[in-house]
Amino acid sequence: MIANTIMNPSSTDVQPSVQNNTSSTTTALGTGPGTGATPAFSPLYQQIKNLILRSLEEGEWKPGDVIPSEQDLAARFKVSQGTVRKAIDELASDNLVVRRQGKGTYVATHAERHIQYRFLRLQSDAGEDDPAQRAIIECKRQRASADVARLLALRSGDPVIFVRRVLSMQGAPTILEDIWLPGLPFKGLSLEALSSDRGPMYAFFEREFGVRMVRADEKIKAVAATEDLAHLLVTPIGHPLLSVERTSYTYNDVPMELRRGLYRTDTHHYKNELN
Amino acid sequence: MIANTIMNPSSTDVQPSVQNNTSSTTTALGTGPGTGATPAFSPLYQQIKNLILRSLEEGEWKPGDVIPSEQDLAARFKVSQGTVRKAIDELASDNLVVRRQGKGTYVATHAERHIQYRFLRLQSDAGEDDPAQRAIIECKRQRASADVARLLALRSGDPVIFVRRVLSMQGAPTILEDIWLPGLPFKGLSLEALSSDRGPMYAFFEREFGVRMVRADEKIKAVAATEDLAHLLVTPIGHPLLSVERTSYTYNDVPMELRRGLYRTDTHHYKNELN
DNA sequence: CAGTGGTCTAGACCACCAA
DNA sequence: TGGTGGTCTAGACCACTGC
Repeated sequence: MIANTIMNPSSTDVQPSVQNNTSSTTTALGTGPGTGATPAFSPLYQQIKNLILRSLEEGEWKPGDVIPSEQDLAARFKVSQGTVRKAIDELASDNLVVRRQGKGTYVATHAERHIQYRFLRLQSDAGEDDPAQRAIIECKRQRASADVARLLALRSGDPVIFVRRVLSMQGAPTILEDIWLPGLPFKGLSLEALSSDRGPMYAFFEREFGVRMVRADEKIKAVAATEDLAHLLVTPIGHPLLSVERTSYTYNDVPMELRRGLYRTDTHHYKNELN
Repeated sequence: MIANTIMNPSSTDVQPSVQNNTSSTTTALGTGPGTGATPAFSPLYQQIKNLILRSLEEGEWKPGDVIPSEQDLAARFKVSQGTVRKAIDELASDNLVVRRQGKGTYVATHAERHIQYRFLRLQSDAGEDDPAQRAIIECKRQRASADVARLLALRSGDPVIFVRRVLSMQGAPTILEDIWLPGLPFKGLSLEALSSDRGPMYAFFEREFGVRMVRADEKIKAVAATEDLAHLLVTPIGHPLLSVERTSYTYNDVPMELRRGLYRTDTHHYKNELN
């Protein structure tokens, strides 16, 4: 072991760019006083993780891109490769990046086969499904109601875009989805663009609006089909349906979508794995 | 397991106890030809993980126990501490063990506050719940139907134990659960024992039968209340209910419980987080 | 205080991939 | 062949816990 830069350099070596949690002065980059980002101080690899996260947010690397190698990042942040590795490990376990041996580390995207439909948990009782057919019913500008505004972190009356679509599985209408999107980041979204797109809607959002959904919360209930719903899903009035209210978030827990799904569950089920 | 059956005690100590993936002869333990366990060869830390897993299965350390320190395990398996650490890291992320700085690594248990009710996703729409009140309705021996047998990896007609209980939240009956358990491991389970127990049922199973549930799959549907259900849950006939079919597994993906829950979701919802 | 897990480093070798 | 991530080791120091 030679010339250990960080800990005790031979003499008064310069301060490393990223600060450790020890008794030295509090002058880490990116988390210094004023930014109010991370609370107090965190391990080096956490700081590195946050720095990489910021680059992802700011679009320095876009979905599908390779990010710099561990060696490069280590040089850039002046830490060891092992520390960068641990930071990237956490990003990978958060599904924000994907590692590929021999090739590099890639920014995760909903356009990937493996990640595609990551958020759609409805499965056929039988076995595998063909991809669903989609029909956009409606796409229009609205003013946010109090509920929608609260969940999207907007103010009541702020512009939102409303989308209604029906997904059919094995030819039968199975899912009705009402979607609310904040007007600003999705400015220009049209029924035509939505309809003509193939592939997952979230991949479309990445490509066209630079909005990447990172995680989501769902609240699930059983409800009875109203007359409208029964008509759209070709089911008797009063038929039990699964109601799935989803809030989707980009980086930094910023809500970017509100979605209410109504699922027919006579031939399908919502699959969940508990760990 | 006595006296570390693991590898060579200390006589012909040349070979490391666990084999690496390199050009040496292929004589790793636990993955040798014939066991058919892990396919071909895996990294050292995976082998260590499997060895620790086996000790957990065999009850060398019981839920709530401390397992040996990383240093001790490293010595026992004749690998570096870093390799043991990586093995334990994976076990911790699988929720099989819990690390506590300064104290040690503990076998996870459903009796822990933090892990308690890990599998119960039903929440009040308002906010936090008081713990549910429980009433065991029924507990009897049965013969497994074809369906139950298949899901529990038994044969039709094998003995199973059937339990029915109702959970009330804020005083209102909210959950009806039918539970099927394999007869052999749960031999002697009685309504009295179940009723007199406080605390999570899964903690009771650990303590009384040495059966630890490690993960579970759920299939969720919306159904209409039948007359029986309506009576038990004090709800109109035909009222939509959430049906949650759960299969719970111990170590090694062995199914150990089948549970069908029916949830009232007028005041509560099933919460799920998508990553 | 001693012992535990947590962080950080440095360097070696491997498996995989693309050119 | 060179570059990437994957594994493994060894050693240092830290923060936390309990005696």
